[in-house]
Amino acid sequence: MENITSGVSEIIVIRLTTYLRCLYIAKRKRKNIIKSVEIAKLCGIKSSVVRKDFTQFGAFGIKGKGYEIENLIKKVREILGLNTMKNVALIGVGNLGTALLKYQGFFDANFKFVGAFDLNYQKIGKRVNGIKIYDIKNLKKFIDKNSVEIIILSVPSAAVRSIFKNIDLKKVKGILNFTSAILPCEGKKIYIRNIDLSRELELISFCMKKCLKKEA
Amino acid sequence: MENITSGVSEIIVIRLTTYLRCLYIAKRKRKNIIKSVEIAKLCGIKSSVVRKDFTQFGAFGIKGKGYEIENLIKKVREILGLNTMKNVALIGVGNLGTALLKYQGFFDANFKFVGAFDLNYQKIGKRVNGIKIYDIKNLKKFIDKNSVEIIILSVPSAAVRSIFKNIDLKKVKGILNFTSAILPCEGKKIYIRNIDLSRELELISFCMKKCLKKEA
DNA sequence: AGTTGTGAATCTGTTCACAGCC
DNA sequence: GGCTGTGAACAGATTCACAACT
Repeated sequence: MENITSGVSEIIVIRLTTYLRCLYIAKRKRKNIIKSVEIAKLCGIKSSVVRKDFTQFGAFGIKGKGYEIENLIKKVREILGLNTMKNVALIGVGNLGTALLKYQGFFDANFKFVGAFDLNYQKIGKRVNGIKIYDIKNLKKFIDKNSVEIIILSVPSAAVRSIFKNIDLKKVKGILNFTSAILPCEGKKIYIRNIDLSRELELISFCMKKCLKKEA
Repeated sequence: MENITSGVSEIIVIRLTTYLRCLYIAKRKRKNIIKSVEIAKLCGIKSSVVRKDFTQFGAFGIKGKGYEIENLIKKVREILGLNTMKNVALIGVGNLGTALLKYQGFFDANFKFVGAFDLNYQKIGKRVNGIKIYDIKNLKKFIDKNSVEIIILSVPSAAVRSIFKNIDLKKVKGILNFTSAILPCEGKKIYIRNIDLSRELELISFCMKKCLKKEA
């Protein structure tokens, strides 16, 4: 389990997260075994891709039968690192930020909000879904004290630059960036995942016109 | 301009949307010309990729100088289809839905909300950011009458199945899906873009551990 | 009989290096 | 001189076909 994950490309991990959705669906239907063909159909890809992806991490299947769902879920969650708790801080408690604080999925993925931050004095001190909102001035100290590993950025893009002065980038390992800003983390060992609505809209605008080769 | 876009892979279009962000930034700095190396650095990729991507749609650059920013923005917006208005309906006016209705980016991309839908009677009839909330029962008729091309789904995943009975899939060309559900549009000529928070979290969980080969 | 796991072949995307042009 | 545009080489991902196994 040491370097089993090294050399795995992001594209495979993205698919793993999709497979996990399928497995949850299958489990809810009280199935015990699922075939690579079934997973593939649900995801809209070829079954050989599904099989090859899993073999990157070991041989989880039973030849002639398929994959034991409960076991496969366990394995995939292990691979994705979903069994260890991760401390998260949210920055920017607007509409989107509020929606995120209330989102159940964070709990399922073992993400724990330890605090939210904003610069609006009306909001500071209040709680959303039990999570306290702090003054953004205290962010740096907070990250240090509470071993925050992940930051979620849901502020206006224009605010990003000044916020980054307050982040101790040594402790933070991942950023989920909902702004359109390109984050100044070059060269740092931080994994950034950009979720840019504007870009998604532009993409859908183009792709509506033409049916493209691939699906994400 | 007819079949110039056919045969272009999604990955290139995704990068185009990133380039557009860079071009806006450069424009704000009152620059007139930008080099492929500069765009590449901002996006964290090789300059040859940038150049090759643009040549898929024509030769926009000036040899020995670079790309004229204003012109390139115009071209890229044209390619992405951002100059034509698209009618959008939002389904599910929760926290996320509300955030989306207020989001400025839709305006920039020429997306026009013509209506929002919910099943909560407390919400029906009210307005968010000027957009009226209708009873979800009237969705099908509404799509027909108002030539809705794009649907944005921000409902609980469990609600997806029943909603899909109310969508006239012949008219709809694109769906922006914020649920974890795998949408039942197989075989239809609809472009679906999934923005699944749960999956993003799982991905960040894995990638934090290991620095992967690629960035999205 | 039926499905996984996998090497080999194919396809797609990236990098390199430089000719062509301003 | 300097940057774009591009063919050729390379790397990576997907598909195919089937051997291995239950």
